[in-house]
Amino acid sequence: MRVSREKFAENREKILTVAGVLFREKGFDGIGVAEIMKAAGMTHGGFYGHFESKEELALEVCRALIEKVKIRWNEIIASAPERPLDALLNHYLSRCSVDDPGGSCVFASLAQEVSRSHGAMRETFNDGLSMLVDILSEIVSGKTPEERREKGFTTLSAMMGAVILARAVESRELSDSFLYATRDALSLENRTEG
Amino acid sequence: MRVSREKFAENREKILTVAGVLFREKGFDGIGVAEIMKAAGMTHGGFYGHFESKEELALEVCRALIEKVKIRWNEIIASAPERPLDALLNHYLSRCSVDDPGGSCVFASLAQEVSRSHGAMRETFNDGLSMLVDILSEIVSGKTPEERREKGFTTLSAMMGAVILARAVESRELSDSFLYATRDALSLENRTEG
DNA sequence: GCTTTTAGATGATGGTCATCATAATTGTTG
DNA sequence: CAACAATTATGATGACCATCATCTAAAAGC
Repeated sequence: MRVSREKFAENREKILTVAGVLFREKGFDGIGVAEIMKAAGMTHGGFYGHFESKEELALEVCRALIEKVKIRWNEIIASAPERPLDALLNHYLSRCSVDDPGGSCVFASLAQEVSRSHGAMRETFNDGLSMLVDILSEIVSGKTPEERREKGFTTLSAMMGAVILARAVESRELSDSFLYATRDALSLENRTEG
Repeated sequence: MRVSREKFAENREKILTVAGVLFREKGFDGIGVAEIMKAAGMTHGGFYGHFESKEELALEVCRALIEKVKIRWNEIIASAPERPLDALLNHYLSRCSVDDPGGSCVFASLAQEVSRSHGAMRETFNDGLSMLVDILSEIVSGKTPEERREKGFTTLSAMMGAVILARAVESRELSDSFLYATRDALSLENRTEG
């Protein structure tokens, strides 16, 4: 059943999109090629016409998702020039992040699995996290560039940690506390007026 | 080949210990019953004389590891009555935590996988994280109990996030930055003298 | 010392997985 | 319009997985 050139590219995008959601929801090991293809509306045999392996798919998905995080963060920052960090915190440390992992930050879903891996995937995550630190360094408060860069690391750690823990607990109250206590604290310690 | 009652209990403990290391190193999905038993010096068939299922093993392992974290944290706190939080931060935010996941905090290794699960395991993690917040609330700075409790959530988020991200990056420099920037910032913001 | 009990080894089962060879079908090209 | 090229579907393969029935040999109890 051959499809048109256009439809082929469309199918490839569909696989990438669907895999992006499923990987974030269930982890790399938690979802198989067959189920990804089924969710994309194809059978699993067709997969290897699009990608060399599951690993290559995972790598392409992550590269795309990291790029997407970069774009979204920059958009949010640009949309709130007076308080860019607050805008970012409100977006990142929200119930939406916690309740919809399939549509949220790739790091908050897959960092631990990637930390157990080696090779291209690890490097991709390394560069992605480095980029987020760079972005944060420009919007946090601090007297010197060194101080702001340090704050970039601490802010990212707190953001990721809060979402990860907010997802790991069953109690809504605990979950909210991780989220909002961290959001308020990070917001407060970055008021330039002190 | 029957073994003595004593040896039986010993073997069970050995399985729990070995599984604790391997689960933390490779994740629940990253290691099989056969490999766990092999590492414990037995064949995989014997496993089911000790545990009902892999899931039950994982649950018992996590309960034990959480209890162990609680004991270790309390020991560290008791051993440094003048600066308990600094002692804890020095222990938790260290290269040892990053480089030896098999011997470190169960939450820093398995939180994301557990957050995708349901039932007893999730509840166990919920209660464990709640306990860590309680411990932290008593050693952080803050004027009111409510303030200190909030700070318990933010401190735990930052600690976990820092270790998880320090593990996810390839670059030693980045890894150290997550670790030590977070350690220094948390230490500083909890000096009672301000 | 004999019998009973039981821990662990062996090997099998059914399921799932990633991967791939081949077939069927349809767009593309001449 | 016809031959070709290419993409998806089908089905198979081999590896691995958790689980379990069966067998064995040794400990426990009399």
